[in-house]
Amino acid sequence: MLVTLKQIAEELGISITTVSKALKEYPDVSKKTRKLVRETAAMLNYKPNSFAVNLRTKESKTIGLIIPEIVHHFFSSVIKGIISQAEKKGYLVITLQSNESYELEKKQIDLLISKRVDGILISLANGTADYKHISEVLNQETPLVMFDKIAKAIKCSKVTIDDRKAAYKATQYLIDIGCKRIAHFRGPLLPQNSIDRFLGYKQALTDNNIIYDPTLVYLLNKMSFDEGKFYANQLLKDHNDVDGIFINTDLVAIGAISEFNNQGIKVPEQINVIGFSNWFMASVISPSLTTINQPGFEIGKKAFKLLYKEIKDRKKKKIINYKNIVLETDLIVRESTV
Amino acid sequence: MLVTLKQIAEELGISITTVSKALKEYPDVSKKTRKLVRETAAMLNYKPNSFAVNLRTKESKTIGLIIPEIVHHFFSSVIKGIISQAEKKGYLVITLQSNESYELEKKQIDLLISKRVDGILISLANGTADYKHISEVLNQETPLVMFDKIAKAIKCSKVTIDDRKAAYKATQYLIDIGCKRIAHFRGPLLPQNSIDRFLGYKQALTDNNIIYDPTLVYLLNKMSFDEGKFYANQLLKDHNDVDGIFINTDLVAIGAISEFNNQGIKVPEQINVIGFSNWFMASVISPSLTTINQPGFEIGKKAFKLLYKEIKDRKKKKIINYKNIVLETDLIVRESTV
DNA sequence: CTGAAAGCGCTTACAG
DNA sequence: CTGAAAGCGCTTACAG
Repeated sequence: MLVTLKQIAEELGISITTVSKALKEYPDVSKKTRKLVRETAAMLNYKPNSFAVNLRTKESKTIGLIIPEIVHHFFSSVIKGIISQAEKKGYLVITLQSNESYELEKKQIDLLISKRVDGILISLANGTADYKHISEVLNQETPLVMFDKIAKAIKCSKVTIDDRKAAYKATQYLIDIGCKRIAHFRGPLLPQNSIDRFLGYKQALTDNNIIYDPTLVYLLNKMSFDEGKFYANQLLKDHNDVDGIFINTDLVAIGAISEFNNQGIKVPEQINVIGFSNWFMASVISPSLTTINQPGFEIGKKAFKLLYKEIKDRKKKKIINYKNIVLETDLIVRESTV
Repeated sequence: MLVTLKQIAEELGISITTVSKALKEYPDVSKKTRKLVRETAAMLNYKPNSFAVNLRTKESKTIGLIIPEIVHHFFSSVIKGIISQAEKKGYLVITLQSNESYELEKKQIDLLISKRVDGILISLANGTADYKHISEVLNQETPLVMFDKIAKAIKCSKVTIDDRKAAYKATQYLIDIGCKRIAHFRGPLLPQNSIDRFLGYKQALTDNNIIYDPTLVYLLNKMSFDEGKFYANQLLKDHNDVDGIFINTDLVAIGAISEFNNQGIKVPEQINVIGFSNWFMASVISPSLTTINQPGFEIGKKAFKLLYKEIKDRKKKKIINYKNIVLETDLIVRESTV
C-alpha cells in the first residue's frame, strides 16, 4: 500500500501536523525535524494522496480538454501545446473527444464538472448550436476558455485566428495571380470558422469587383479526404471555367488535388488550389499545397495560459476580464498555385 | 458553489446517509424517499464531488497515459482508441507526452502515481533503458500495460504487433519482386520495435540466401521527414546499386521518397520503397507508399481493455495473469513498389 | 517549535 | 426503512 503522513509520523514519533508542515516548507518547523521528515518521506517513497489534498484545497490541478477529433494534425498540435504548457504549471490534462457531437459534448462537460476540474478548454463540436451547457459551466464559476471553434454569443475568453482575414488573404492571392472564376469548398453551417472563412472569401470577391456566384460554393460536412475528391469531381462537372479554388481545410484540398490528378486536370496550370491549416502533409504531396498556416501549438499554449490566469484570478477573488486572443496566420505559397 | 449531499439533506429534512443511499440505488430506501431525493438532486443540479468519492472508495476512475509524441498519426490513433474505450467504461484519461525522454517519463510516472490513477498505459520513450520506475509501479500494485514500445524484460501485460514478422514480410516482398540489394533505415538502438524490425529484415535476407551487408543499414535517431531525406541522399552516395529499401517508419520513408524525387531517382523503377505504420499520408503522396499497416486504434482499444480487466481483478483480489496480445498486420501494396 | 482538533464531502457498517 | 458515527488522508487555524 501507499505511504501516508500518518505512517511517517508514527515512524518518527511525531504528529501528523508536523510532518505535513515539514513537507510543505512551513517556516515554523525546526531545521532538524524538517530534515528528518524529508529523509523519512523519501525513504518510504511518500507521495501525497491527491484525493485528500484536492478535497481539502478544493483544487484538482487538473483541467479538462474537449476536442472534436484527436487524429487530426491541427488538433493534435493544439493538444500538444496545451499539455506542454500545463505541465510547466503542474497541471494535468484530461482529454475527451466530442466527435463533433453536441450530445457527447454535453455529457463530457458534465463529467468534467463532476470531476471538479479546475478549468475547461474546449473547441466546439460542429453539432453544437445550443450553448446552455457552456454558460452553466461559466455560471458555476469554473473557468472555461474556447479556442478555434468558438461561439461568438458566449462571453468568455477565446483564442482564435482571424479566419475571415486569412480567407480573404487566400482569395485575394488567387485573384492576384489572375484567377477569374474562384470556387470555394466550405465547411458545415454551424462552426464560426467555416462561416468566417466563407465570408472572407466572399468579401475578397466583392472588393475586387468579381460577382459572387453561389453555385461556386460547395458545402461539405465531413471535411474528409473523400469528400474533397467527391466535390472536386462535382465541380468539374458543374463548371468547366473554374481556374481557382479556396478550400476550407487541407485534408479536403488534398483530396481535391488527388481527384484533379486522377482526371488529368493540371494543378496549378488549369486550377489553382489553396487549402487551410498547413497540415504537415500539405508540404509533402505533389504538387505541394499552398495554404494558410494555422498555428495549432501556439493556440494550445495561449489557451492554457489564459485559462491558468483565470484559475489564479478566480482563486484570489479578482474580477476576471475575458480576453480575446487572435493569432496571426500566413499564406504559405507552394506548388498548387502558379 | 456546487451542491453537496448535506444541502439536499437539509432541503428535505432527512439525513445525509439516506440521501447518499437514495442516489446510489440502495435497496433499503423507500420508493417515496428515493423519488424525492432524486428530484431534488436533479433540481439542484447535484454532481457528486469526485474528490470525496475517490478518497472513500480509493478509486479515481481515471487512468494515465504516457506516450512519446502526440502529433504523430500512429500515436494519436492509439490515444483515440484508448479514450473511446475508456469512456465506455466510465474512465477518464490523463495524457502525458514523454518526448522520448527517460527523465520526463520517470517524472510523469511519479505524477500519475501521486494522482492515484487506477492504472497506467505506456509506450516507452526511446531514451528509456532502465525500467526501475516501471517495476516500482507494478510493485505498488498499480496496474500497468505497455503497448507498442515495450520492455521485454518487464513482466506485465503488453499489446504489440509482431514487428519482426511484419518486417520480414516487407523484406520478403522486396525480394519477391526481384530486389537484390536491399537497404534498411532502422530506428534508434533501444526501442524493442526498432530492434525487431531490423531483425526481421535481416532474417528475411538470410532465409533467401542474400548476404547481410551492414553498410546497407542506416541508424536514424529522430525518425523525421528530414532525416529520411538526409539518409536517402547518403544512401545514393554510398551505394549506387541499391534497388530496394525497407524503412522503419512512414514519415522517414516519405522523406526518402521526396529526396529520390528531387534527385530524379525513379520510385519504384530504380528503387522500391516500403515504409511502416500506414500513416494516412502514405496513401496520398506520389508515388503512394507501400507499407505495413499498424492498427493504432485497435492497439489503443485492446490496451485499455487489458488494463480495465486488471483493475477489476486487482479490486477483487484475483490473481492477475499478464497477457501478451499481438495484433495482426498486413502489407499494403501501393505505387512505391513495382 | 509542536500538536490536538476540525473539517473537506463522501460511503458504509452498524444500530435501532 | 432511517440515521448516527467513523473514517478515507490531507491542511490549517488555533492553542500552548
